[in-house]
Amino acid sequence: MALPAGWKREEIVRQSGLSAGKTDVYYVTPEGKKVRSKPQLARILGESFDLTAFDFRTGRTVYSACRKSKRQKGTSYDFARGVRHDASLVLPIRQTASIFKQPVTVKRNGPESKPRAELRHGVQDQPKQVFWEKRLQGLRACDSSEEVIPTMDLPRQMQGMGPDLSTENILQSISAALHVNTGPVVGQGAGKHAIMKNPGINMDTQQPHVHQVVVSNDDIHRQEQKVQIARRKLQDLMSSLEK
Amino acid sequence: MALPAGWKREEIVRQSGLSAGKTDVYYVTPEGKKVRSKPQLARILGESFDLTAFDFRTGRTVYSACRKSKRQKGTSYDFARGVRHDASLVLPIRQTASIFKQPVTVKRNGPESKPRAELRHGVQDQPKQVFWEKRLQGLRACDSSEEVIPTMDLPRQMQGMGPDLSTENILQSISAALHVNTGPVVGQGAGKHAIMKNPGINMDTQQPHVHQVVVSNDDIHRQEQKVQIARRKLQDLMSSLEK
DNA sequence: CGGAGTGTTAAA
DNA sequence: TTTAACACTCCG
Repeated sequence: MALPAGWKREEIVRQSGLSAGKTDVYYVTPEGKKVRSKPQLARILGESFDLTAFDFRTGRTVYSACRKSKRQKGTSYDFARGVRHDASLVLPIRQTASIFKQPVTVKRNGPESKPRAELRHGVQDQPKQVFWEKRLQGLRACDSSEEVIPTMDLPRQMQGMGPDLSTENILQSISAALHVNTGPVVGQGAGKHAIMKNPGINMDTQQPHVHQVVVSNDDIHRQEQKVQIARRKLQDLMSSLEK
Repeated sequence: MALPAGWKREEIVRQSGLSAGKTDVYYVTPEGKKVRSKPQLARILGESFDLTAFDFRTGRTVYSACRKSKRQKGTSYDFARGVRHDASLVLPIRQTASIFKQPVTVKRNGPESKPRAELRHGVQDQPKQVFWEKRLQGLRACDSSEEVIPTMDLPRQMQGMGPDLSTENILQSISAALHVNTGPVVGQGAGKHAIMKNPGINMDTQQPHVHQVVVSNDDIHRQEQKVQIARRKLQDLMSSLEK
């Protein structure tokens, strides 16, 4: 159960009437008040709780990208259906200062006209919000049963670079960089002081919001040993099962 | 008020609490007993009262054929929508003795086969329940505000023919005959004694459940005079309004 | 007057 | 057609 302490969830089956057999779900607050719908719950908890991912009926936190479907008439589930274009998952471009994604050149029919952007900069990178990864906040990975996969902790030497960064923010900026970058992901090169003074200038928007991490030979050796141990454990288990 | 004599209706407004401002309605029987709900009322009145159309809160008898709708977004109400197929309004065929609506002939591929019903009876009338109009009992006409239109009285010489016929039954059987019959509506020709002895045989199912009424010249004259008087009254009223 | 239990309805 | 959300009834 993912319910906060003191809360209770109840299921009541309707016994009679036109709606007999249906179940009503409600929650009981620590004070004993019954809560009978999600909007009511939101009203009680206030603005600071995000119930977007909370499924009132099941009482679980659910991150579903696809809609639930009750058809499934023999045919296997069509994953292409019902997938929403979620703005949070689109790599965002800069939202201020210009409505154009690229520098603009008036196109003429004369022979010597070429777009200036191409002339001046070679292949143009799309502009980026400096901290666009903040938009990923609140999104979680989940398995096929929609159970949220727990998040990771960061190693000590991994230090966030930028204002107001939680572990979640940092992990997400690393994941995003690994997913998006074509080159190596190495973290921020500039000093912490410079970045905190003016992130808009000194942040490297191609790199995640962590300071460059120096990986020593010792680090590599320790990690190798961890993997060795894990492998041995698995091997032992497998062979004990065979007997 | 459509309350039976001696009954009283009261409204109490709640003064405090979460439900302040709401009203509770109850009725007081001639004996002084308070009745607080429709089920309780039904228990007191017994089986012989049909409270389906009684609205406990308002104290009025309401026959709503269409559902109340709260939309009405600018567009005028679509009367074709929400009209239910009410079994009571369908002309019923005989419900017992046979599941077939028409006599049955096994169809063969040989050349000389013809359905026997056609051979024997010419165009077949659909069988009818003898007193199917009884199904109309309890249905009332109402105006657009769902106020029931009061029923009529019968002239003296109009006599019901059949067992246990109320004025309502008779009026409805006449209306139904006027609505359905292609020929003249004249009433039952058989004697009362014969019909009461065996309605299943002696009733004319094409005709309403009243004895044939002889309309004399006097009757016609009287009716003409009534119409004259009514017209004159209307004329007087109109001309007095013009001044 | 409260509240459990059902009805009702707009929206999915 | 189903259902989330809420309105309402009925009885303690």
